[in-house]
Amino acid sequence: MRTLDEEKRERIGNAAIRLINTIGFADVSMSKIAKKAGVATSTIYLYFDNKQDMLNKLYLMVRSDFSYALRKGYVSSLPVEDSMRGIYFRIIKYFEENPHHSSFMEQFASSALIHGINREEEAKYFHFLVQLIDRGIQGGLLKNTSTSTIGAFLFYPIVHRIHQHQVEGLKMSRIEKERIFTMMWDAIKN
Amino acid sequence: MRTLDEEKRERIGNAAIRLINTIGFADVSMSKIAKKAGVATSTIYLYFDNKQDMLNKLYLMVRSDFSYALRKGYVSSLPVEDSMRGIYFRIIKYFEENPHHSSFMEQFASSALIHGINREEEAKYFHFLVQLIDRGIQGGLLKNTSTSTIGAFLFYPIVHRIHQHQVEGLKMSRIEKERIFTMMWDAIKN
Amino acid sequence: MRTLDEEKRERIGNAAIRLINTIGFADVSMSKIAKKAGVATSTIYLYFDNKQDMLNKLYLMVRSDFSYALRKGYVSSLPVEDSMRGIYFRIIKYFEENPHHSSFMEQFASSALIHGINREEEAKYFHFLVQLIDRGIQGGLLKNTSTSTIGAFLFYPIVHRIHQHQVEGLKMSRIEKERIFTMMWDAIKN
Amino acid sequence: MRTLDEEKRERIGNAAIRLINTIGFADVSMSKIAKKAGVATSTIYLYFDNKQDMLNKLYLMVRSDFSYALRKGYVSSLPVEDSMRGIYFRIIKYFEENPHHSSFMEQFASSALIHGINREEEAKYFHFLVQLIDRGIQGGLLKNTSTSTIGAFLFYPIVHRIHQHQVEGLKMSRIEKERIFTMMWDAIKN
DNA sequence: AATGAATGAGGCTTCATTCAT
DNA sequence: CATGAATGAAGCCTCATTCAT
Repeated sequence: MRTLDEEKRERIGNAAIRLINTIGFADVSMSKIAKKAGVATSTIYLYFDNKQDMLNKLYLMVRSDFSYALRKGYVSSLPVEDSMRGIYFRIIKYFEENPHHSSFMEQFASSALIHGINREEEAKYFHFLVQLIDRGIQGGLLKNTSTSTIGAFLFYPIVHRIHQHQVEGLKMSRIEKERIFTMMWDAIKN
Repeated sequence: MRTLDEEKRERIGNAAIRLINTIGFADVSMSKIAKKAGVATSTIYLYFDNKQDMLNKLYLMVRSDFSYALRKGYVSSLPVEDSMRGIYFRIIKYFEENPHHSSFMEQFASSALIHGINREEEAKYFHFLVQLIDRGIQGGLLKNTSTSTIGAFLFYPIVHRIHQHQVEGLKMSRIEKERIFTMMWDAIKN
Repeated sequence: MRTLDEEKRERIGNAAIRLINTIGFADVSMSKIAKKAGVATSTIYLYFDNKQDMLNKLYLMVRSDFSYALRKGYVSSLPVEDSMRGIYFRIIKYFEENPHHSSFMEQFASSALIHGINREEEAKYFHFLVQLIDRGIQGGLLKNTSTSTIGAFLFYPIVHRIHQHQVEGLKMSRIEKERIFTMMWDAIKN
Repeated sequence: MRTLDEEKRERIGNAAIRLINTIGFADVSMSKIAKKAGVATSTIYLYFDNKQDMLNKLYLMVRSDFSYALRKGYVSSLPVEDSMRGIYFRIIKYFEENPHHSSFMEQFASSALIHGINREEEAKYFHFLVQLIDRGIQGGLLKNTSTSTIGAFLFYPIVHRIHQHQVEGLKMSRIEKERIFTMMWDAIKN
C-alpha cells in the first residue's frame, strides 16, 4: 500500500512538472495533469491539499533533490577549490540529466508563486554550500564579498548557458564547461 | 470620433506589467488589467489583438526600452573596458529605476510564453553589445570564448543580486557594485 | 445627397444579406456587416434603428422585390393557366438571378425572427396571386381547396429543387423545369 | 462516482430544441439552455463537446428519429401507392406529435449551420424511401423524373401546410389531409 | 452625414474543487 | 483509495449600441 501511494504521488508530480515546462504555468490545469498522470482529477486531491499546495511541494521536492545531488560526494576536508569544482560539475550534470527539473525551478523561482514558500526551509538545503564559501573567504582564497555574490557567479552564468544550449537542442562541450569554470574561478578567487 | 490614445495604450501596458510582477503571470486576467488601468475590459481589445499579442508586444517594448537605455551614451571609439563599464552601470541604473520592467522581463523570458516572439528582432536590439564583445575578443583583451558566455557573466550575476536586494527591500552599495564589476571583469578579461 | 443616401443604404443591406447567407444568422454582427459594406459600424445606425429593425426591413424589402418580380407582366385578362405558367417561370427566374435573396428569405422565414413582422403587409404583396387562384377555383379550373394549398404546390417543390441545384452548383435544365410545371399543374388542376 | 446520465442528456437536448423554436437559433445561448434544463452551464460540456457539436448531434438525432418514424410499418412487398400513402400519413403524424422537432429540423436545415454535418450519414436514413420511389418509377406507376423531385412533392407542400396550421394554432382536418394527398398523388403519378 | 473609440452585457468554454458512488 | 459527474466562478473575447468629434 505504501509503495503504491508514493509511486502515484510521484507520477502526478512528474506529470505536473513536465506539463509546466511544455505549456507553461498559466496553461496548466488540474485536469490536464490528471490526464497526463493517468489518474482521475479528484485523485490528485488525495495527495495534495490543493493546486497551490501541490506546486509548493513540488518546488521544495525538486530543490531538495537538486541540493542533494550537489552535496553528493562532497567532503568537507577537501581543499576549497576542489570542492567548488566538484559542485560546479555536479550542477552541470544535474541540469543535463534533469532538464525538466531545471526548467521548472527557473519558472517557479521567477514566477510570483514563491510567495508562501518557506524560504528558510529552502536555505537549509544549501547550507553546506554557504559553509564552504565562508571557509574559502575566511582562508583568504576567495574574494571578500557576500556568500550570495559568490553563489551568483557559481550558478547563474553556467546555468544560463546550459539552458541556452538545451533550448537550441545542443550539447555543451567539455572544453566550454572547463572554460566557464575558469572564468567563474577567476571571478571569485582572490 | 475620438482618436486612439497612446497615453491609454501605455496605461494598459503599465497596468499589465505591474500586475504580472505583483500576482504573477498565471493569475493575471484581462479584467484585472482593465480594472487597474481604469478602462473597460473590452477597451483593451482596441489596443491589442488579444492577450498573447499584448504580452508579446509589451515584452518587445520593454526589451527595446532596456536596450536603448544600455546603448545610450555608448561610443564605439572608447576603449573596450570603459564601454563595458558604462554598460554594466547602465544595467544597474535601469534595473534600479525600472524594477517592474526588469522583473517582467525575467518572468516573461523564463515562462513558456516566449513562443511566437521574433527572436531575431530581439537579437537586433543588442547587436551593438555583440559587436563590442567581439572587438574585445579580437583585440585579445577578453578571453577567447563565445559572445553569449561573456554576456552571461556581464548580465546574470549582477542582475540576480539586484533582484535579491529589491525583493528584500534593500539598496546595493556603491562598493558592492564596484566589487561585482571587478569580479565580472576578472572573469572575462584575458 | 438623396442618391448617395440610398446607395449606401443598399450597400449595407446587400452586405448583410450576403453575410447571412455565407456565415449564417447567428454569426452575423453589425461590425462584420459594416466592414463588408465599407462603412463605419455606427453609420449603420443612421440608416436603421437597430439590428432587429434592419433585418425586418431587409426582409420586407426582399419580399416586396420578389413579389414585384412575380407580378411583372401579369395581365389579369389572360387565361388562368397561362398566368400561372408565367408566375411559375418568373419564380424560377428570380431565384436564379437572386440566389442571395432566395436563401435569405428562406433563412429568415424559418427563423424565429419573423416575429414582429407585419404579416398583413406581407400578404398585401401577394394579393394578386390570391386573386388569380381564386379565379381559377371559382371557374372550376383548379381543385376546390384553399388558396394556401394551391400556393404551397406552386411554390415549394420548385423552390426546393432550385435550392438543391444551387447548393450543388448545378443548373436546372429547361426540361426539368417543364416537367415540374406539369407535375404542379397536375396537382392543382381539376 | 456517479455515472453519466442519459436522462439528463435528453433533458438538455430537449431544452435546446424547445428554446431554438421559441426564440430562434441566433438567440439561443448555452446558459439559457442550461437554465431551462435545470443544470449548470458547465454540465452541458460533460455531455457535448461544444455548442456546434451539440447542435449537430441533436440534428442527427432528430433526423434519425424522424426517419425511423416514417419507416415504421413500412413493408416493401406492399403496392407502391399504399406505401406512399402510409409514409405520407406518417409524416403528418410525426409532425403533429413532434412540433418542436419539425420546426427544429426546418430551422437547422435552412440555417448555415449544416456545415460539418455528414450528409451521407443523413442520406442513409432515407434510403428506404429512395428505393420505394425508384420502384414506382421503374414500374411505370410514377412519372419518370428524379427521386428528389418526387420527394419534393411528397414532402414540402404538406409539411408547409402543417406548419402553417401549427403557427396559427389550428388543426388540419382529415378531409384536407386527404385532399392534399390526392393532389400530391396527381402530381407524381403517371 | 460619418467616423471610430468606448463600454457593459453577455457569449462560449475551462477551471479548481466537491460530491456521491 | 479511487473515480468521474457536477458546479459556480472566472477566463477570454465579441456584441450591439452610444458617445464625442
